[in-house]
Amino acid sequence: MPTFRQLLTQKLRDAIGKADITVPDGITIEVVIASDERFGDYQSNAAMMVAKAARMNPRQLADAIVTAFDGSCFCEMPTIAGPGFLNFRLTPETLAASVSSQLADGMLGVPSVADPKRIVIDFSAPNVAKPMHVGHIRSTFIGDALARIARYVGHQVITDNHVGDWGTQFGMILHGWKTRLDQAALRKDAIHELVRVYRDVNAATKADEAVLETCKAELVKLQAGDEENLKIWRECVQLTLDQLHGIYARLGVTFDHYLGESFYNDSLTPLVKDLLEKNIAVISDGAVCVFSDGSRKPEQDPFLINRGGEWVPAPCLVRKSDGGFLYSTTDLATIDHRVRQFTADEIWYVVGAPQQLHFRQVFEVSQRRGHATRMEHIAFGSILGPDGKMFKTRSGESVGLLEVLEEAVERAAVVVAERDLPDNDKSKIAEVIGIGAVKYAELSQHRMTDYKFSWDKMLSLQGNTAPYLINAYVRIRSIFRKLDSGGGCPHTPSPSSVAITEDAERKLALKLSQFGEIVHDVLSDFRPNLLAQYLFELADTFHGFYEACPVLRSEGLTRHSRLVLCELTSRVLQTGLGLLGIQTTERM
RNA sequence: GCGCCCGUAGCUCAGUGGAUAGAGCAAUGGAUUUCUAAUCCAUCGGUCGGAGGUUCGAUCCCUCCCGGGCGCGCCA
Repeated sequence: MPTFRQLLTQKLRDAIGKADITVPDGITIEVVIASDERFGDYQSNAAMMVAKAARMNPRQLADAIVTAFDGSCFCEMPTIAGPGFLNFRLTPETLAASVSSQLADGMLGVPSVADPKRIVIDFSAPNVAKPMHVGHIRSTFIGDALARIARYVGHQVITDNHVGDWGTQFGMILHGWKTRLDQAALRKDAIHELVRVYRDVNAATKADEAVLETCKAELVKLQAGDEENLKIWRECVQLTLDQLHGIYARLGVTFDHYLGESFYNDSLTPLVKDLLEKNIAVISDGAVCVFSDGSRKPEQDPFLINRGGEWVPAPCLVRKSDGGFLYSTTDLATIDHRVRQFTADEIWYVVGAPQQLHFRQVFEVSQRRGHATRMEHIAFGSILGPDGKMFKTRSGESVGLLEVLEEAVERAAVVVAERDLPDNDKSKIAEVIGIGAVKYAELSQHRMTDYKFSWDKMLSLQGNTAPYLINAYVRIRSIFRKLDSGGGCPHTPSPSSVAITEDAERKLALKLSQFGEIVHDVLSDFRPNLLAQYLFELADTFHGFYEACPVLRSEGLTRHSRLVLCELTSRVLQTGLGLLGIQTTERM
């Protein structure tokens, strides 16, 4: 089912062809949603664009386009405004038919992609022996939402949680495990105890150089395959994963794979060997490095940085001079696996913006190794502490993710408690509302924006929030409950013969039809906030309709049409929120 | 120093070549015999950090400046 934007764009291109207008190179003829509803439903600045390039009169050009335009009853004759805007307005019949077919369509009017891709999405990536904190919110929620949306439009998505289960921090954990672990505390809350041990040892290393040496020795033993240390390490990983699974279950986030860093341990040596053999990497100061190949301008070269006015090498290190491997090495091995074993067409990394340089380097090294896979770093800004600076996760100065969820559910429960709802449902409803509020707070924001963590903002239940959207859904379901209570089977209006007469109906029908456009816009620039904004506007438009157009008190075709609009709105809301990973509830 | 990101209403944020820059919160005033008031309507609120430039048209693109965040060889 094509969207109105697609249909109008096609009609406009046809008209331009028919009018014998040549479109200069570099200009794309497009139709977009009208910036102001007074101008129409859709608009295009094609005439002005073409006129500018061809040095013609834009209004004359617009006239010629309108003359050649064949709307065939589905929209009214385009109008010309201002310096040459083309404004399009759909007929009520078109909107009515659109509502019917959208309701009958299993995809709710969202076109499937023409060329489905196999996409690996890497997100969340918590560390073993560390609690998830607010910093993980962005990667986890954005990644999950993008995975859901990509799947919905027909891509084959593989989600992979690249857990930080291997690294230098294990030296301290191993030493701490052996010397200062509290077994009872470990059974009670494993991650909490592991963090305590880690911090304890970390402090000890600062005071005593010898402790640091011991930790390093433990790490070397682990890396060399020492049985005792491996056993402890495995237990740490398992304990952490057990707790993570609980959190993900609560969040409704799932992964197809949990291929942590350790999964690639055996691939690192051959990988570095291969890089050296192919002369992609060279040894420098004892370390194995990849340098610039000089194919780019210095400003755009990820392997160069400027120091005091001179461009000096900023190599990507893949093996330390002591033989140890690095972050980049594992990431390169991970790409190999995703390309070869998963046969990925694309790999998306939902990782914070500070790592942009790292990914530019890793992607380029992969390309030099011959991988043609499209790789995208879907960066996002930082969640800042009250001082406006990044939370220091190393020292653990952050807010725990679990704490946020619990506070959110608690606040929702306070409101739910005051309501006339079945007691059995109350905790479930508070859970849906609370978790939904946290997710929406994140997803409704542009991903690149840095923001200060604020309990009140993250947990607000009023205004542009998940509860607002869920409330619109609940109101609709309430209408159908009332309708059904008359007896008989639950009512689902048939999509047939809809009539759009009132302005509020028209606005709602138009807004509903744009669901299919927005979902694709999200993926074109990896921006779930566009969908969040759309859903907010849809709920807002619905509320206008709800105030202006009584449903159950109307009759005949009007009543039927309004029921169809309600049913479709509730489905779009439920599906749209679902694409953001947010659940709905029947009552609240 | 160089690179990346950011600066929009009192606060938090959308909008990124188009028409009179929008929303939420806060403030003020209204709306419930009526399908859930976690709602709706109205009012108040802006030199889009500053200065130049390109353009018929700039919050958006280019240059410079100011302010903030992050990154920049053996951590991840």
